[in-house]
Amino acid sequence: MREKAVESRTPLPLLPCTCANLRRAARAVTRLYNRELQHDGIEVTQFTLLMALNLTGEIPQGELGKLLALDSTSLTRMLAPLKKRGWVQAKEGGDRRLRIFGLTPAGRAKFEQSLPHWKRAQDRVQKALGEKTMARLSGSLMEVTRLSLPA
Amino acid sequence: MREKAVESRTPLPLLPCTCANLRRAARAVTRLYNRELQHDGIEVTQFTLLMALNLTGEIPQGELGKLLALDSTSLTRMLAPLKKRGWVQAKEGGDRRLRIFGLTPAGRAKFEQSLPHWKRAQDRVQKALGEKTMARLSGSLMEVTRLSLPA
DNA sequence: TCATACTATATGCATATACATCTGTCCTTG
DNA sequence: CAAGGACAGATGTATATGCATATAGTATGA
Repeated sequence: MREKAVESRTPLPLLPCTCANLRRAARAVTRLYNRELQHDGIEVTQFTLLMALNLTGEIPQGELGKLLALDSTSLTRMLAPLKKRGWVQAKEGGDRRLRIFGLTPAGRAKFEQSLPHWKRAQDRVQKALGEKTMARLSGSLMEVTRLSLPA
Repeated sequence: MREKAVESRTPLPLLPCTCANLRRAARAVTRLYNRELQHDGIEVTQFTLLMALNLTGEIPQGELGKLLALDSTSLTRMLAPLKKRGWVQAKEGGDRRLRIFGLTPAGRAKFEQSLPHWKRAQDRVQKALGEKTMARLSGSLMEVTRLSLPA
């Protein structure tokens, strides 16, 4: 018995709601990335935090929240396990209200260790969509994101 | 003191990870839609279920999950409050394993009542992005979604 | 410098979701 | 038709998030 030449899967209809399409895509793509990352014992959500901190360097919790369009109070809990695992640490600046987060050496190491697996997922998307479409998609995502941010 | 002519907000850097960009956009856009829908006492997640059922008519739970790229077992709980509110009902087909869901009249009414508020959010995105960009975005979202689905 | 308002984060509570596993059905084959 | 496996959905458990509210620290003006 050989492979069906034509994929029989239904064409997955577009929903009339942009929000629903976005959420659906986020769920599906999250699974794709997690399938790759699971070998590292980390999921894309936490990997994203490492990646963001690697990009920004030390940054206050609230700023990190703005960067990721994440409620800053949600970050309190999302960062906790990373702290416990020794991947990030918070230090105090002049303003004692601030939590200034940064990667530890162990965190940087973890990030670099997971990077190739993340890359496999990223490359797969890149290859399937093509560079031009990817660039446009990214641009549009940034645009809707900015547009949706609170005034 | 007059408005600043130029928005001072940082340009919200693009992240190097498509998954992170998608998730960030989904979070932000979800809030935009929820701000509109909150007057209806419904959130976009549940509204999406009503919309989907309105589109498909009666449909087994598993099929609905595929349509929304949602784990079918997650739907068990997401549909529960809608059942409790009398907006959807499950009936049994020939196969007693199946839960075949459909909108009740109350569910259809709720959907129609919320539609204008949903539309405000949808229009806002549409207007900001422009029709062409919207269409391309939707297409790309469908493509990444399909691409990410399990083999 | 105190009262007041504001800011950054923490906590309580709620929803959205995933995956592993259990249970009840159904189907396939000896 | 019984045994074994495939399927659909239910449940246990865990993470991701949001919003409302509580707290601690800062800034401001009388």
